[in-house]
Amino acid sequence: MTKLYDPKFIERNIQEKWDSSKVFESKIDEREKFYCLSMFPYPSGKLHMGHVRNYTIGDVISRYKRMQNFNVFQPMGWDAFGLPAENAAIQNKVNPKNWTNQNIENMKNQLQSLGLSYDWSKELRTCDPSYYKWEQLIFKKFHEAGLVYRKKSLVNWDPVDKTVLANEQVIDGKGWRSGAQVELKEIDQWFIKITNYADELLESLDALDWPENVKLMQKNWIGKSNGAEIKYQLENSEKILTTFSTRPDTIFGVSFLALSPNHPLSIEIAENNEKVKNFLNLCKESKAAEADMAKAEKLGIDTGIKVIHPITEKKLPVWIGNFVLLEYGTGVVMGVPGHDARDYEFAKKYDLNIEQVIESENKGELPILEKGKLVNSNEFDGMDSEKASAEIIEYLIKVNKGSALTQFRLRDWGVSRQRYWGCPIPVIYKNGEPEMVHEKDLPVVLPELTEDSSPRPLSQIPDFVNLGDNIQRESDTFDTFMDSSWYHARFTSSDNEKEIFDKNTKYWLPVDLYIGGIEHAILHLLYSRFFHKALRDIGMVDGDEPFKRLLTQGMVLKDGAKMSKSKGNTVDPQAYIEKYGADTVRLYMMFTSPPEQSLEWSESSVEGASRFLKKVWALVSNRKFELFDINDLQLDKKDIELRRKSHATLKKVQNDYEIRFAFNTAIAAIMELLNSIPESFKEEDTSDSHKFCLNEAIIFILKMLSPIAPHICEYLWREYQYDSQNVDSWWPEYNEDLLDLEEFELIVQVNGKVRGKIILEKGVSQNEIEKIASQIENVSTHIGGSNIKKSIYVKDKLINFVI
RNA sequence: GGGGAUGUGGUGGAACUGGUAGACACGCUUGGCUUAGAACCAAGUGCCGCAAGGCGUGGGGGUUCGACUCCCUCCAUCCCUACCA
Repeated sequence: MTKLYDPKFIERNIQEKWDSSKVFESKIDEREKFYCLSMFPYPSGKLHMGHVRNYTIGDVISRYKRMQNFNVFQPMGWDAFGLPAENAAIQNKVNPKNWTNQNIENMKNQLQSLGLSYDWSKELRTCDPSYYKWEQLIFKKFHEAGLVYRKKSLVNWDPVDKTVLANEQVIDGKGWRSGAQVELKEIDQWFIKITNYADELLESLDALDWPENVKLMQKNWIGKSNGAEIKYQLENSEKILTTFSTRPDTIFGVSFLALSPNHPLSIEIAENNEKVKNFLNLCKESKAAEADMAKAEKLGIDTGIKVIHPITEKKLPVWIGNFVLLEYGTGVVMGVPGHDARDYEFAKKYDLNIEQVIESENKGELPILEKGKLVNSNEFDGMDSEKASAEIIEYLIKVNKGSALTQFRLRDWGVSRQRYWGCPIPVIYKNGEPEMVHEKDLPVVLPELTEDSSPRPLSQIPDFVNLGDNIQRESDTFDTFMDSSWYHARFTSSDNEKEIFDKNTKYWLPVDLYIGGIEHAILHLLYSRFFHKALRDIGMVDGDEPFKRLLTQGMVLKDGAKMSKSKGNTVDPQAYIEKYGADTVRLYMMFTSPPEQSLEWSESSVEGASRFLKKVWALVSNRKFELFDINDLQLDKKDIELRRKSHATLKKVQNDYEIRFAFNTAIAAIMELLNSIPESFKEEDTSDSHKFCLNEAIIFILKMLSPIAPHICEYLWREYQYDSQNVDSWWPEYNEDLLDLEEFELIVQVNGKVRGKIILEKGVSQNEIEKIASQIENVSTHIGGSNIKKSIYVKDKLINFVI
């Protein structure tokens, strides 16, 4: 009588053994290292399905690599600063620190119940002074390296709550709590010169083993474009407006200039012009997010001012447009309605001149966006766009009205946040002049809150800010992307209180495989890459890139939508772990979709995963390994077939784990192997050769499945008693010689459609194949009396008769 | 608005290099076991059709002996868009 599969008991039992033996703690040794990192979570309270998926993928690969004798480092920690803690603190009248720590405790328990093979001895949390002390030091070093500066920049301002709002806190232009109309407000903030690294961030993408779509997104985000800086002189004034354009070939089609509402000239004009002033006020009512700006109706106002075209010397009107960004280019665009969709729309709306200066073979109607031949452009007529651009730039240089310029879309990184729950920026102001806090005075520790007081921005905590006569502490905190831009490096030395990085950092970096959600494809990954390069240049880390290989997992969806609290479609992983066990949840997650794709949650499929583990249990439990010498055995056809299947499956699974990360097909292959074991092999009094082949299949199945369902495999491995090692201590080898088949199924097509199939020995000549295939009944009726024009033969696979 | 993906049975997905579309599962149907149910076992299951056969990978077009796969075009959904993480 077999015992029932009891995941709760097994998982507790096995996890206790892992804990007491500290098997997952890593130290430098002689083996090849493998640093496997999953994006650390924000401690929001409970693990969600996205986490479970992410961390299972990382764990499967870590366990597989460990079986391949790699020295694996897989740490876990907490991205613990951020907005949700402040919101929860205000809502529930709790301290953000206590709230966060409580969440971490809960989530850590959940992670442990999943049986993830983390080295918990290196756990870190970004809200600990022992972590952010070093972040403050990095900022200071970046400052010394000339990468830090101060600049005015726009924020969403809630005039009622008197706070700065994040984009997600602005709903339909109103503050989410106060409901007040949000305003754009300019304030002084700290910036880091990521643009100094724009070219390198772009160039070194090529060599990365990252998904092509992520590299492409980063490339487009950095947005290097070659163009020209073109100067327009104001009429009756010495003043000059400089524009940037990627299409200097269209310069004869310019019919207006458009200024950003935040451009100094716009503000100057507004001082004496009521209409312009009202327009600028209207622009302030929008939201800072780019997506909202782009969706908003394109509005403009004529300033009445004119500029002189640098070549034709025609007078052009200067407008202010709500769609012009001050941060990109020069904050002035030259409007070419004939050859730019947005300018066209704008010109139509305000009845501005539209001129054609480019001719295209494919399209007659304006706007023509593609490049072509110039028309209506004086001496440049007839040139193609490329040549004309070069010559026009040359002309502009000659007359001192412009030059060639390479521009990046990438902007410098504003790191100031006007909040409480973040890393304090280590700066002191003496008579308004900023000074970096001295290294020996770090960390600047976040002031404690009393239990019941709501968090306030640091600026409203006088004890923290006021240090004496005309001496004040900086009251902004860092963007939380700062915290997550270097944690991958600190993990290697997180137990070192004396140094930021040490010899372990040298050994473990770079991260060999980084796993996380596709939603981080641009910001987090770009900031981390920048940090790594900047840290390299100040001598703190080695290498050019932090993450050698990247795996971006898709979202976990329910009813086609991202699981989220606001949609009320979340599924709590804990309930499933308790009901079915961690192995089932892990198996389900890996089986349901390939990692890069989104995963649609389905309750009934979980049941299926559980069923499979029960089958594995039924096959192995209460069975003991028996030793045979293969030379004493006579293998029959079924034996050979099962051996072939076992070895072929091992080869496929290895490829799926290693190269493709296709865990779903690996599992399907293991299922197939299990299903293919004949019933007669499982009987107690079966032949020795059957027992031998069954034994091999069982060993392979437990080994192959153990990265995904480690508890049940470890437990069964111990019971089976093949050897006294743990199931994850070695990986079996397949025998290539066993894989070949003597026969194959020939597919016979007529005009590309399958009309017959026949089993043949391998290596038959094409002539013979043609003869045999054309005689198959259904094939010969389809050929009928027609001549075979030609036949295409794919060796040992397919023949196609074309008639 | 811009950038990046995705689209295959009732459902999740497979088809890795242009060569059998639907592996492996879920669900469903029928039968067995059972007092009954659950669980389990066996058979079947893309659609239309009694069958022969025809149709079929979001829609339309193209390249090819052959297209889920390559090209063009249109549609739908999702992610990112610099202060959510």
